[in-house]
Amino acid sequence: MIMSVADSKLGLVSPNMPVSIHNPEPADRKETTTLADVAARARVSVGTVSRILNGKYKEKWPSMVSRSAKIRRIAIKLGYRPNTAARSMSHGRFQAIGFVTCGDYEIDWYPINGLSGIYSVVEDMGWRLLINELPSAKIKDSALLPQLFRESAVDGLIVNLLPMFSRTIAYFKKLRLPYVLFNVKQKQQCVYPDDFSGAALAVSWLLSRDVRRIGYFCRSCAADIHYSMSDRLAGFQNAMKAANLESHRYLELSPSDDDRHMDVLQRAEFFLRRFPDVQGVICYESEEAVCLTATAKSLGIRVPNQLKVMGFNERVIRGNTGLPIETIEIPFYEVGQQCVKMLHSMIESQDSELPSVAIPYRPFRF
Amino acid sequence: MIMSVADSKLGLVSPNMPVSIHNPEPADRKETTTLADVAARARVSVGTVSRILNGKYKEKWPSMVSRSAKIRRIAIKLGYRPNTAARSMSHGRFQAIGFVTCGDYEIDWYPINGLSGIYSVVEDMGWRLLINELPSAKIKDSALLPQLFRESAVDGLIVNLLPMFSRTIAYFKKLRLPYVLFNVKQKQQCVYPDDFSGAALAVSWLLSRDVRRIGYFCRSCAADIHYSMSDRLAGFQNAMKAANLESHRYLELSPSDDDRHMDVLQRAEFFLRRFPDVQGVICYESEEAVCLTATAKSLGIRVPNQLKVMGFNERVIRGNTGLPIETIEIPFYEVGQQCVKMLHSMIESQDSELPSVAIPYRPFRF
DNA sequence: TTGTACGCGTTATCAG
DNA sequence: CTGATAACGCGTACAA
Repeated sequence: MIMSVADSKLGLVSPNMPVSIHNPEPADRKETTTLADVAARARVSVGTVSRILNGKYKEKWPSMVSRSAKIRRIAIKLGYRPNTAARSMSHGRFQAIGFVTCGDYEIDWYPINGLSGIYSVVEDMGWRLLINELPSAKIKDSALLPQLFRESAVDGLIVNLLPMFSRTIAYFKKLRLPYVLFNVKQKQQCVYPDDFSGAALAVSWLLSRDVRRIGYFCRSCAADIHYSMSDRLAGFQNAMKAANLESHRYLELSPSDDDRHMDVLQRAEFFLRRFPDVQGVICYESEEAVCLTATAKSLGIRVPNQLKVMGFNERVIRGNTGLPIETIEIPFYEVGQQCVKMLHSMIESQDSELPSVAIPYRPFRF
Repeated sequence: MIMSVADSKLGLVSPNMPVSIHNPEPADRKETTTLADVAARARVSVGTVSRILNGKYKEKWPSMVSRSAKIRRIAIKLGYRPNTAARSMSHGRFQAIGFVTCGDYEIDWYPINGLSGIYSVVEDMGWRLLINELPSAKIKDSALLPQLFRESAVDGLIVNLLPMFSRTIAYFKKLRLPYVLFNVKQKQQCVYPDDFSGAALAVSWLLSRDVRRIGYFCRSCAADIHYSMSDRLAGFQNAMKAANLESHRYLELSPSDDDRHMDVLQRAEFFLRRFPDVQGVICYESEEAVCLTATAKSLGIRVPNQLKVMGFNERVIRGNTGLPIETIEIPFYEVGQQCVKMLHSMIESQDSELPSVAIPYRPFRF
């Protein structure tokens, strides 16, 4: 069997197949299957294959159906996978969005659940998700700008930056790129967990367990780093007042100089000695919950019998530590999903100013 | 001033500019600046602009230099950003890699530092980084495959999957896509932290502090989930023996049924009561370190004066908790960097089998 | 329904 | 050094 040059270019030559010396294999032999390869194999035009693979036919009569199936089979057999770049060119859109973080060491953070939620909707849309860092130091000099901002590669951005990076965020407006803020609470273009009612939910769970002397425990005191620091406390206080219960069992957010040097364990002991009658504690995060549980144990308080400990966290705490801590799971997954939905509608409608969305916490199993 | 149709298409019409009724603005007016726009503005050809912007000229004589500068200025003024998709088409490569995780809830995990290290090298290469989930349930049915695998969009993959996902990993070979395994210890195509010598490094730090009765504390016992579980213990034992010290101060990895029901705090107390003379403990992770510190405190042992606690972690523990715990920082950043380097060389050389690389821990400040 | 031919934006080649 | 022009792979309008 003699292969023609044309056949060879169409990828019909298997890697191990001997080739005539008169038809030397070019060094840059094609590795990927294209639409043309499938078309040649099926003896139809590229247009036909494209339309079939994209379901643009009505496929009314059976002969069309079977032939479509045959071509699809060929495409699979040849391992055809559409080239995303070519699609982007043709479609006029990248069908991709970028997730932007600051990338600064020891500062950068995002919940994996959140990224997963973002991904789930992006995937459903048939789009792609790029991840990107934009250190605050680099936005001043345009020569230093990261690839994503020097080139155009996405249709929109989901931005994971604390309010302290407002200068960076302001920069996006000049880019003319639609963007949504992740886990930030502001008037517009934000999606964030509704920590205020999340705390209320925790209170009502404790109430359902006949726990009435409830406290709130928070490690740190920098109130303006993230809105959740104040919202969780406020939500706790509000829910307690609504239930006609005392809401004073918490340490001040602005500590005295003495307090400032306490580590979490010392602070936990301080808390438990100051409110010895407390029956349930809502903790800002799992770290506080673990330390409080440990300290309670060292003071002879049994958890969860005498003291119920709850902690906000992006994952179930118990699974890792085996400790009897009730997790108040932050709905980051849904936050991520909503971010993409909002961003997508901004991209479609060219609308650049949308009201923010607070994502409710998932209901507890009471 | 009358704008011609040509001018309009070249983007010289500002959004607010009135347009003649004989030249109706098309609905899908161009928003992005292209090479042609810059070329028209500078009255040169697109080729010239492309070459200047890509630095393909030697720029020997001054007139060339100044004109290049002028064109660069125009490009900036017009907000020109090269279209990545077009570049990919032309270059024949996507200049992008994908980071793959399983995406399974409560199982999926990766260190943000690692992703950051990956990004840093990708950025230096001028490439892009896509993130992608491949749930094990979806690889069976090709119709369910995620976008990244249905289409071709990257030149290689960095895979973050535990050994338990070996079926998924096997699938990549069929894809003909180069891939590297992140944080997995196998013979080939892996990059992982050298936990064995990491533990030794921790031992030598304690020795430098005149701590000689050293123990190792680990929460969990599932030895085959991740290589670090056995390697850290083995590294500890080996280093102790090399220093002629006792290496028996640790709890068995395979616990009895009684032990199995202990949470971390109970296990920590068990450990400290069993080895009451221990002066320093190396913990598998920060969680153990926190719980051990709390338990020590409850038993009247002062940390770090009487007992030095160290813990492996991807970030400095002290920064978050304020606790006196010495972090053994896992070099995930460097692991990520090395992954990209290895992957890139695989892409360049078409070589599909490279020996694995163990990344050393960073030296301690003694 | 089918094939052809063009456009998408960029880079590379090849004459001037 | 410069300007035309041909790829790159895909979608699609248009003509058959």
